[in-house]
Amino acid sequence: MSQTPESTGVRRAPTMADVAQRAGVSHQTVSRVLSHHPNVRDSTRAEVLRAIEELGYRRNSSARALVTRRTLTLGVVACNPTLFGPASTLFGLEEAARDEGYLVSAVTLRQFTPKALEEAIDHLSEWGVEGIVVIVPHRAAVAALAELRLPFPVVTVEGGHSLPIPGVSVDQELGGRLVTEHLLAAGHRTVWHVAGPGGWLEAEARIAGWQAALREAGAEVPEPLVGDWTPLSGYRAGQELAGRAAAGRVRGRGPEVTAVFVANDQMALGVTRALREAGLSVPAQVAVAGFDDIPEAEFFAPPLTTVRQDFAAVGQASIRLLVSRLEAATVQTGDDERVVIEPRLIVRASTIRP
Amino acid sequence: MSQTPESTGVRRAPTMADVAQRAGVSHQTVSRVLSHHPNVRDSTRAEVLRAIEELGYRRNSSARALVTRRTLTLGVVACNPTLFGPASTLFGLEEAARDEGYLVSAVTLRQFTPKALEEAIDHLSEWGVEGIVVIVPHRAAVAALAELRLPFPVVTVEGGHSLPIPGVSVDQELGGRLVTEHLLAAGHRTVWHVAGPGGWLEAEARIAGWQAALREAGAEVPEPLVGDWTPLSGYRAGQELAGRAAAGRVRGRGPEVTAVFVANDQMALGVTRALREAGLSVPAQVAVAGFDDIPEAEFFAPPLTTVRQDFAAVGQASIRLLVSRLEAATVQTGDDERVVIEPRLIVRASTIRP
DNA sequence: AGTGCCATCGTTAGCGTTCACAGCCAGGTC
DNA sequence: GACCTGGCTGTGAACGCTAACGATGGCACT
Repeated sequence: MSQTPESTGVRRAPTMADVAQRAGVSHQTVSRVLSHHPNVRDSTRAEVLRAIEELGYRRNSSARALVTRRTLTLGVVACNPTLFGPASTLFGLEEAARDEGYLVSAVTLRQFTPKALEEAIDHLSEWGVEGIVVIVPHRAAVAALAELRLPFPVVTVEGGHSLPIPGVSVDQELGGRLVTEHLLAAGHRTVWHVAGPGGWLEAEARIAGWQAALREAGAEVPEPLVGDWTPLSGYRAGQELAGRAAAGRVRGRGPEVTAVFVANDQMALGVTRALREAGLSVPAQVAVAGFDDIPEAEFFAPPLTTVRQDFAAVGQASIRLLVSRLEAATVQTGDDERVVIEPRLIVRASTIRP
Repeated sequence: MSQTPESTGVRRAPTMADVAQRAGVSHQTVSRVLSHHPNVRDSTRAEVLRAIEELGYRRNSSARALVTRRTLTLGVVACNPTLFGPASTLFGLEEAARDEGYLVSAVTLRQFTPKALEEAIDHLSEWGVEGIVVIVPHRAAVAALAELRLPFPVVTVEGGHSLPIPGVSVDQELGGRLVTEHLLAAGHRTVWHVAGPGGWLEAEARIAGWQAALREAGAEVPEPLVGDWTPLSGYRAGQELAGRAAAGRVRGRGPEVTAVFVANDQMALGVTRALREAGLSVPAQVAVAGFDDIPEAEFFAPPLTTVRQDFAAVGQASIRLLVSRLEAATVQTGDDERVVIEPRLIVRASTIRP
């Protein structure tokens, strides 16, 4: 054997021509075998496959991408990827993309600013992604996105439906409504709300659902408190609520606090803790409900009533949307632009009076 | 102007030649401008940049990769990316990679099997990654990895140090030791342990640290219970422990249960809940400690003593390791193969007797 | 004035693949 | 036997970029 790749110093990856030579065919035939073209005799196909095996040949993706003009790569821009929701979405999304034959590259934003978003997208398009999914549910993000006019399709997750950008989202408003109605049905006069930070579309939609449910029931609508999704901010809001609960209606600071709908489970944890510390028992004196149904929620003390979102489905749907846009090419269906997924209320002990 | 791209139907992305023509230079000069080559006159550089701007030109990454033989892409294989730890690592890793000028593509494993791991790696190498980080802290995963003999460098995260694969990890054994010593110092005769699932290196290292601390203190070493990282499995283990606590030493089922070291925070939540339900108060009757310091831990009831791992640092270190291996090329330093990061004990109410 | 150097720029040749096209040979039809 | 058809295979030309080298002209130094 004259093959002593070690001796040559630089061992170069085998190319299609190498395989062709070894199999005694042309490089084009090798290409045909690789792309499962039918018109190849079985015997030569076998020969080629053997050569591929022996050389450990792998198709060069760059060369392929160059000529086909397809990188088969999708980009994702995500914002708080350590949170359960975004992480789960990313997970489902990646799996779906892989099934469709795409690779996904993610860029994470430490904190959302229009500039950071643009840089992230820039970074991705520098590598030739064919499309991107943006999981930055911020009002300004979607607005910035609409401005950008990118040369590839974009799909948002929880990006709201006010702008003409295709996207998928959970019906957050319905979620807020479900929780609120559940609490009202349990006999509470009204329901307080600890909201997510301003500008976050999910936060706003949950507020809207909560308000709508209260109005429809003719209940008083208290001023919502505002957190930033973290347990700590929930804790602070909980302290505030505990103060009001103690004061009652006396000082005219809104209705009595007997039920709280918190915009996510982490903050609900903080709220519960603060209420407890203030001597208020949950759920006996104050009912607390969250949103997301993180794995821990079931084991909180007490187990947390919450709204479950099918994050995996969201991820899958976003990929379907993006891929359909990619494959369609010229054909602009333009109809399946919005996917809305229904959330589900999960009732647990935190809202059930003993 | 004869430029009517709309009229041609297919608007093709502008190429370097287009820019060159518009700027009145050769494509090579455009290339030089793009790669910040010094020997370009300022005036022509400006001209080229203007043409680039006007045409909205972007370098074709595939063509570039083809000729430079560098895709500037790194792959990651992760296992439970919805968990706080892996998600945080991924996050830090991506950021570090971006700073180094790389794009990272992640593939997630729903569940670890050697086959799934191999497929994931296959998928990545199909796209021409230059190296990969494997965040699958399973004994069999690292073993399978060592077998594979891949044509690009691999770095493990929490992959243990028994095999000759470079990797970075937190000193889990030290973590287990710190918790155990803390509990012993608080006056507990011994410490029980709820471990992670078998085969997981982190679980094993934490067991080792726990055992070592007990032995050194001359304390009895109970049989560890085994969970699977989920709150539910912790709950089950907690029920088991509660049963033993009630039985005391009577039935000879091991030492008294007054302190439990749980291998992660989620399971610790389940354990605490089960103990509470059984009428045992935490920490008055049983002290509970966890591992990871997830954001919720501080707000558990009671706030959880735990071990904080700097996941972001882990991610960064893994990228440094990988990139150094990539840039080094022929130079085999071979020394900086292992990075160990020290964890930190965070003491909270769950282990402090009132 | 001749020489050399250096900054600046253009020309050419690949990188490894797919696509379009053209050949070839067997088998069927008239 | 001439012709066509269709399965199978090879040849050449892109794809858009960078690397290597060559050409040019201005400047300083001999």
